[in-house]
Formats: sequence, structure tokens, C-alpha cells
Amino acid sequence: MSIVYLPPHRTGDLHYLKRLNRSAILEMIRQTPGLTRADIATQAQLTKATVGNSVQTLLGQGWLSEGELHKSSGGRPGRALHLNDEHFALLGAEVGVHGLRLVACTLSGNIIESHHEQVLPASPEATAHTLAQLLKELKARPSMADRHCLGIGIALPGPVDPAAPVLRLAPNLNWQDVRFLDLIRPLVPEATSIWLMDNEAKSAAFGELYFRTGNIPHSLAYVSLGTGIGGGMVTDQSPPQLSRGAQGLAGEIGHTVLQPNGQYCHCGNRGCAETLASGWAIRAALGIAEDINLVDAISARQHDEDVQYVLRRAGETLGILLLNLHHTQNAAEIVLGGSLVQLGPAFLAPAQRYFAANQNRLLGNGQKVRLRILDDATFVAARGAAAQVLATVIHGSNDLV
Amino acid sequence: MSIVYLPPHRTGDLHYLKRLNRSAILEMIRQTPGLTRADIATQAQLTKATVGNSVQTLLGQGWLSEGELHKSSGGRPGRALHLNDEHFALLGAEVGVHGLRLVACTLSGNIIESHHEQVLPASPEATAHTLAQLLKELKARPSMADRHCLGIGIALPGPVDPAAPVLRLAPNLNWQDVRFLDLIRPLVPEATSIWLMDNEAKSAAFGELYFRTGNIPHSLAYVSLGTGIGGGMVTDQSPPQLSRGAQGLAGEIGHTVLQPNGQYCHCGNRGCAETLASGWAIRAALGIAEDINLVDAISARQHDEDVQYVLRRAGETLGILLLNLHHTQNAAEIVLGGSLVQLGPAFLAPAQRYFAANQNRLLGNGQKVRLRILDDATFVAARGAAAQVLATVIHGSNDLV
DNA sequence: TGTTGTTAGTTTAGAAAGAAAACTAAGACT
DNA sequence: AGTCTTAGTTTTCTTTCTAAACTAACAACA
Repeated sequence: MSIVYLPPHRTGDLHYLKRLNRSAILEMIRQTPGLTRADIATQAQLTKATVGNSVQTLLGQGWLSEGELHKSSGGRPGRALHLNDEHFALLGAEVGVHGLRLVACTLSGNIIESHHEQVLPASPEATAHTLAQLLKELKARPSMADRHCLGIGIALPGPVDPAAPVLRLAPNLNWQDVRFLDLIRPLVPEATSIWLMDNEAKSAAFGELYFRTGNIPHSLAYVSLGTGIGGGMVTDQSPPQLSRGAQGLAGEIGHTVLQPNGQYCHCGNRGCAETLASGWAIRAALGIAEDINLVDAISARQHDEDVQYVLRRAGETLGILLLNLHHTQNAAEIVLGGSLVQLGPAFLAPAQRYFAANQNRLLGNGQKVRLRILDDATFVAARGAAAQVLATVIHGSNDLV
Repeated sequence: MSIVYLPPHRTGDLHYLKRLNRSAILEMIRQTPGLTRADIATQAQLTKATVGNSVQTLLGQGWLSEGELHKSSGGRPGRALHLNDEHFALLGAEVGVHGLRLVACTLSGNIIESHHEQVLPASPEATAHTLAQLLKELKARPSMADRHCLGIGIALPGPVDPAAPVLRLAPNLNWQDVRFLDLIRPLVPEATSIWLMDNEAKSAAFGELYFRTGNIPHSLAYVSLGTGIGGGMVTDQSPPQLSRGAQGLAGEIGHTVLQPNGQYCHCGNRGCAETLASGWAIRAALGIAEDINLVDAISARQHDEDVQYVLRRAGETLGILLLNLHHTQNAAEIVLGGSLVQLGPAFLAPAQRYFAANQNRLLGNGQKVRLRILDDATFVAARGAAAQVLATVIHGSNDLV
């Protein structure tokens, strides 16, 4: 892993300061659409002059648009400021075991175009080729014609060192140490300023927090329930930061051990959560072959005793896993996604029950952490990767376009 | 919990910029003693003029001192800059089940004075009274006479909401929702600018990272092995940030569940790590009464089969706990402290073995996370609380001094 | 309908910070 | 001693933000 030591403390010049204030203003409007220049000046402790200046620039660059007038309370009404959802586009993609998912979305995170291509796992090179082709097609759609593409984010199913950047491992694709961006960048000739890749659950976690507006939770953990179990957590910094850990293993909760002398996991250790509560574990327990769609197979046998039992046990284990995550990272909100959410209450209800019953053991009846289950997690990771592109542009060190 | 939503993005004026650069310069010298003005200008991307200006101020304020000349490489030799360890003092205290611990230390973290007072658990008010008295005595020692005291940090044995600030719970002291600073502040009349309190393991974690110089690890987790099991983690931000979570429960790894239908924990749940690997658990397994010192009792019976077995089992569980922490937060270094480190290899070796054997399962033979066991953890938390005071001064929003 | 009060946003003048470049200081090498 | 090189300071200039005056737009009310 490349980042091993603490990054140096930040210094800045006047240009940096201007950049800082400009992104802060943009960020405020992003989080709270409809703010006026005066609101921003008050909240950000900047003068109206400074705010007015920056807003003018941001309007000119296509980041913001002016909206309706606020209601007057006895004075000149302020003009609402919003993100300009017409000018830019963000691209996001997810490489998964079951296919490639692509989205194009606006600054607010609204999906303009999306595509899900079912492909079998292939080599990194072949996958890059296919994805490049699909990206080109997506960019060629009419709705994308007048938009400036800020960059492309790619979510991958395994631990990623985003500094290198390299995908360290993707057991389900049988990939190892893949520099995916190096493979795909040359295949998409039109220059896009930003390319990034990250772990799928981390991208998803980031997007779920970052594209929220209004009262944005302090932190958010995303648990990705698929063939394996991944996790990502966004911490309470501003801008939000993904916790990655020293080797990119933060959030690898599928390999936390819950049964010391349990079954062997593909990682070589025994009793990992993945041997008890993952798609892989459920398949193994019910003897469902790999080439059969798990969700379909289960819904066909859903009233089967065995199926109910296996799902309940897996769900209970998931509950423990969530509680352990709660007592380790204590996110303000936990979001469950991944293909296994389609298994429904037979799997998820036991987890919810266990978590609800035990999450407040220590503090008594305080505020509860919300456990949210996504209805449709299809494009969550791809959209999250797009969110990371936006965050990189807004909070990065380059000027905004 | 008071902080529930994302903090607003930071803006700043010219004064803020100056403050930012000045703390960055101070922080650089703190992390790498002996830097010259020219080194700083190069690394921080500031001009020599700006650096020279700030350094002059910092020298004048007593933060820095000039040291020896560097070796010349064919030009004028630069002058080494160090923290001035004579001018300021930091105070730290820990309220524990077995007594009160106090330290006074320099900006570099060197302990000037310390005191360990064995007292039985008492009410918050009585404890505040005793601690205030001891603090006054510590401040009155001759070595403290010419020092300006920057503030006092207090480490407490339970989850703390540092924003309020309130100690939510300390099961071993039988305290709940205690605003300890409100109790002790009026009893120490001499105005100290900064008062803060935090969880004991978090303070310890912070201090272990913050008072390091040279190659500072990217992140650090501290596991406090005592009557219960606490944890704290410092993340890879600059300045380093403690992860607290939405309710201050981040790091409460003693209540992660490792045995779904295991023994009941004092928290009410079953199979918590604390029921398997804590001082409490070892006592219970060996039938050692609460009023007997655990470490003494064990060392008296250390060749006993039962004792060996219980310690080995507890150690194995600790190993799992550490691995789970590794796969959740992935700190660059894990430090073990607390009174139980004195139990030695009979307890700790199984944990080390399990962790070493399994920590690289996912990534293969990469860089290893270091597992460090403290020889003497007596003043670690108190010193860490002092470190937090320093960090608050350096990185806080007020001007230095 | 005009006058007054209030708040939003802009313009202008001024202060403060860092950058750039010239300058002085101090050592190594010839 | 003279030259080269690097450290650190001083001076001048540019950039950014602030402060305060100004214009704009609306409500309330006579």
C-alpha cells in the first residue's frame, strides 16, 4: 500500500483560500439547494462581497443556476441558488460478478442515463474493452450531447488502493493487482479530466451520503450483501471522507470472524462472516449451483422449510455483523444494499430485529441509528463512483473547471 | 448525542489563512524536529518570506527554539528548529477504576511530573474534588513554576460525547451522564484556557500517534485491556482525527459479539467480547474476587493449569477481536495497553499468534500491520489527554496563545 | 400613490496576507 | 582572497478578503 504515513498538514496561499471559499459555497448550495447569497454570507461568515463574487463566477462556469425569488419578509427578496443540473455530467460504472453497470448523472445525483450489461466474468483486459465500448455508447446518447463530462468513476468488487490506483484483489472475478484505469483509459480517447476507481461498497457508501441534501447524516456505513459481504464507511469530516485504513482493508467486514472454529473461508481463515451470511454461504447451505441465479432459486423455493431456516440463520448472523459494525464504527446510518436485499424479510427481518434489540444496550434510550434497506441497489455503486468524481472536482486541488 | 449532522464545509479569511500556515509550520517542526526554514518553505510550498515571518512569531511566542546549525553542503547552513520544551506545559489526567493518574508534559510529550493516586471508585463530585486537589499539587511543583499551562485533558473510562461534553456511561465507576468538566472546573480556579475530556482509550490512541515523530503511522488503533475492553482509533487525516461515531460508540469493541448464545454481559446482550477476554471475564472464569488485584492473583498462580488455560482462551479471543478490528478499521498500527498487558505472554502470545497468522489472508504478503504491546501503560491515557490539549491549541480556531 | 423601512446584492476603497525578487549572511571550495 | 552556493531577510507588488457606502427590490402604511 502506498500511503503508509500521515499526510503533511495543509498550507495555502491566497489562491488556495479563494478556492477553499468557492468550493465551500458550492458545497453549501449542493447540500441545501435554494440558499441565497445572503444566507451563505451569514452561515459561512463571509462578506456579501466575497460571496457575490464567487457566486458570479460559479454561475458563469455553469455550476450554479439562479432560481425563484424567496418570499420577502419586508425587504428585497433573495434569489435562490441551485446546482445547475444541465451543464455537467458525471459518469460512474461498476464492474461486478454479474455484469457491468453504468450511469450518467447530474451534479445533484439524478441519473440521466443508465445501462446494465449482463456479462460473465472475464479478464481485466476484456472487461476494460467491453466497458470502454459501453461508456462510449452512453456518452453518445442525445441527452449527453450538450453536457461537459467531469470524469469517470469505476467501482470494483474488492479492496482498492486508490492512491496507486490498483485493485488488490477481486476473488469473485479471479483478478489480482489490476491497474484497471491503465487498461481502460487508452480505450476512451476523449479526454475526461478525472478518472478514479474504488471499492464497490466504498463508492456506494460515499454516494449514499454525498448525494443527500438537507439534514445529511454525520456518517454512513454501507453494507453490500452479494456473493461476499463488503462494507464502506463515510466519516464525519467535511468534505465527507471514506475510511480506507492503511491497506484499504477498512470495511472488509465479510472477513471478521464470528465462529472461531467455523467453516473455512476462501481467504483461508475459519469462521468469517462470509461463511455464514453471504450469497456464497446461502448457496452452499442450500446446495444451489453457481450458474443458477440465487435470488430466483430462492424465490422459487421460498416456502421450503430448509430455505426459511437457512435464511433466518444467515439473517441472524447479519444482525450480529451489523451490531459489531455499530460498536466499532458507530455510523449514524447503516444502509444495506447488494443483490441479496432482494431476498426480502426472510433474510433481513432477523437482522433488523437483532440490531434493533441490541443497538442501544450501552447508552439506553438515546437516538437510534437508522438501518435502511435499499429497494433497488442496482446502480448504487456506479452512482457512488460518479459522486466521488464530483467530490474530487469540488474538493480537489485543481480549480473548478 | 449532539453532533448528528455533517459539519458545514470550512471557509476562511486572510487571518484564517495565516493561522492555517502557522499551525502547519508548527506541526511540521513537531513531526520532524530539526527542520530549517528553507526545508519548510520547500515542503510546504510557501515562500521563504512567509515561513521566516511565521517562524519569527512562533519563536517569540515560545513555541519554537533555534537549535544547532545544519551541516553545510556548499552554502550557508540552515538553522535547526525545534519545539521549545521549556515554555509550555500540558496537563493530563485519567480517572480509572483503580485510581487517578496525572501527568504534566512538554510540547514534545515528555513527562515532567506524574502522580498515581490509588483511590476507590467514588461519586463524580468526590472524584472531582480529589482530582482538583492533585492537579493543584502537580501545578505547584518546582519544575512547573515557569511554565505556561496550555490546558487540561481528562480521560474517562466510558463513552464520552466530547461536544457536550458528557460522560455517557462508566459501568465500572457506576457513573452515568456525568458532566465531569462542570464539576471540576470551578475547583481549579487558575484559568486554564482549555479543558477537555474524552474516552480513555481514545485519549490513549491519540497520544500514541500524536507524540510520535519521524515516520508517523497513517493510523493507529489502541486497545485498552482492563476490567472491560475499550478501543480508540486515530484516522489518517492531518491533523489526526479520532473516530468517534455518531454516538461516541466507535471503538466499543468490548461489546462486539463473538459468541451469539454466549454468556450474558453487563450490557444485557450475550456473547460480547468482554465476556470472553476482559479482566472481568478472567476473574469470573477463575473465581477471583473483585477486591483482589487480578494481576497479583494470577502471577501467584501462574503455573496453575486452569490459569494457563483461561489465559490462553482469553488470548485467543483477543486475537480474533484484533483481527476483526483489522478487517473493519485497518489501522496501520495496533497498540495494546491497559492493566492486563502485565499478564504477559500467557495471555498475549496466543493473540499475537492468531493475528500474525491471519492478518494478511486477503492481500498476501504485503506490508504488515504492527501489533505493539506496551510495557507500561500507566500514564498512556493521561498523556494522551494532554496530547489532545496540544492538538486543540495547534489546530483549533483560536490563535496560538 | 408616494414615503419609509428593511433586506439583497453590488461597487469601491482599504487592509492584510503571501509571492517575487533583490538583498544580506555564512559557509565550502578553489 | 575570491567565487559559488545556499539560508534567511527586506522590499515591493499582487491578490484576496473586508468594510462601508451604494443601488435594487419589496412590504407596510399613510
